[in-house]
Amino acid sequence: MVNLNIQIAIDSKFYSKNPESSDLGRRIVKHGIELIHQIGYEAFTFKKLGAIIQSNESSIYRYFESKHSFLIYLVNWYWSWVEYKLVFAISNISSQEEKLEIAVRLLTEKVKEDNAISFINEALLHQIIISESSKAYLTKEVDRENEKGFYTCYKRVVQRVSDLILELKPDYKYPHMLVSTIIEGAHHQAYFSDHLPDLTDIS
Amino acid sequence: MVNLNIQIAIDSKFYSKNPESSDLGRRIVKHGIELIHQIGYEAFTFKKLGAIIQSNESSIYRYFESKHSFLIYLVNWYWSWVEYKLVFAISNISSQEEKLEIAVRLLTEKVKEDNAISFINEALLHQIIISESSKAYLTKEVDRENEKGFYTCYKRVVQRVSDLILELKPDYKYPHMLVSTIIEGAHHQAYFSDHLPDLTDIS
DNA sequence: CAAAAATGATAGTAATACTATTATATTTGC
DNA sequence: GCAAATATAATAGTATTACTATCATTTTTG
Repeated sequence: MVNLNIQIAIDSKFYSKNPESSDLGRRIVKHGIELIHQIGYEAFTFKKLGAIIQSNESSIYRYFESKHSFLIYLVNWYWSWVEYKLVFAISNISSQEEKLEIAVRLLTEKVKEDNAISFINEALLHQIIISESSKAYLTKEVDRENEKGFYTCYKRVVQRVSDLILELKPDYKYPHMLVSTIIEGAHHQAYFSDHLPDLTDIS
Repeated sequence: MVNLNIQIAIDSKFYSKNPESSDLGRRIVKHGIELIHQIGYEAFTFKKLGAIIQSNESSIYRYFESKHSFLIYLVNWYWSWVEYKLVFAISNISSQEEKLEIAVRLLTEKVKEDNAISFINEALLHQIIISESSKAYLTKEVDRENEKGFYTCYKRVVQRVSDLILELKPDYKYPHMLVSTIIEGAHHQAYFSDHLPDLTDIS
């Protein structure tokens, strides 16, 4: 993909102070991604991140109200980015079949390094989505957070691809199920391939 | 399913002291399941469980070395139980197609109350498997724990159903992938149906 | 019934996930 | 160029977590 210097617009409900608005904010996101990727979500703390970026725990809390909201921010950033790529990739394609094929490929293929947004390493973020993103919704607060729109970006991508399916087959009854299964399935198989190979057949 | 008073044999690596061997042990498992179901894995602690069963945190630690190992125990108990049901359900069935159909149904249908093992509520445990079991392997310790055999019971079920597929279609290249996708997919869709209905089409 | 085993009570530890307060930089508007 | 506003840093503090260690008490059993 070409370096277009685009900006992914993130809804203000996903942060206390917009991390894209300052150098510190961008460093939090950039090194936050790297640190979660490195030590995992459970071991990740704002204190450790503060030490790495030579800033302070309390300063990070001014951008994100909790470790959980930081994850939510990353997940929504990721799905906004995927949505952008999706819309871009299928625009000007006339065949509906081809649009769907492009969409499915985009949702399932490995994310390669991409420098469109300098402070976010999309390849690392994709790895985080695979191994950590389900922790964003597998909590006792799902329903409340869903009401607050914490998962809208993911849902929007699923909706878009469902619409592509319905264009081809208007009476198909399970488009959302198919799309979410393709996405989650691709993530699982990628994870299994790396860590639990007996649960898959790819390597 | 009939009350056969069977015992699911759990490998000793999944506990420090066998919880099935004492009244306290069985209470830990029984109320542990109920408590995780109620407040979720993150909020669950041995201290809270101790208060409920009128026992002590330190006593629970004599059965399970950590909260994580307790989850691992439950997950393995669940898959051993599923394996037992599976073997039982397809024995004496001559048609390979029917065997596979029974297996797939067993892996995807809702678990109803079952009193085969008095101190474990399988319906609650199934709910826990759906919403908490991925936390057992989505950690930075997966590889080490996989080597120690922490996920063998799940893998064994996947293997058994893969074998059924291969009996029907010996050259099929993705049996494990298919089976793990069916299982994880069924779990996801059940969870989405309850909490994130926009990601599915069932209710 | 004594010894062994199981359980309970208590205390302690380092870390976590924050909040609150105050001090010090840095930016900005005039 | 400077004061006011804003952003960041430093420090301290809190309740809770996920344990470990020790010792006392109860229960089991040979």
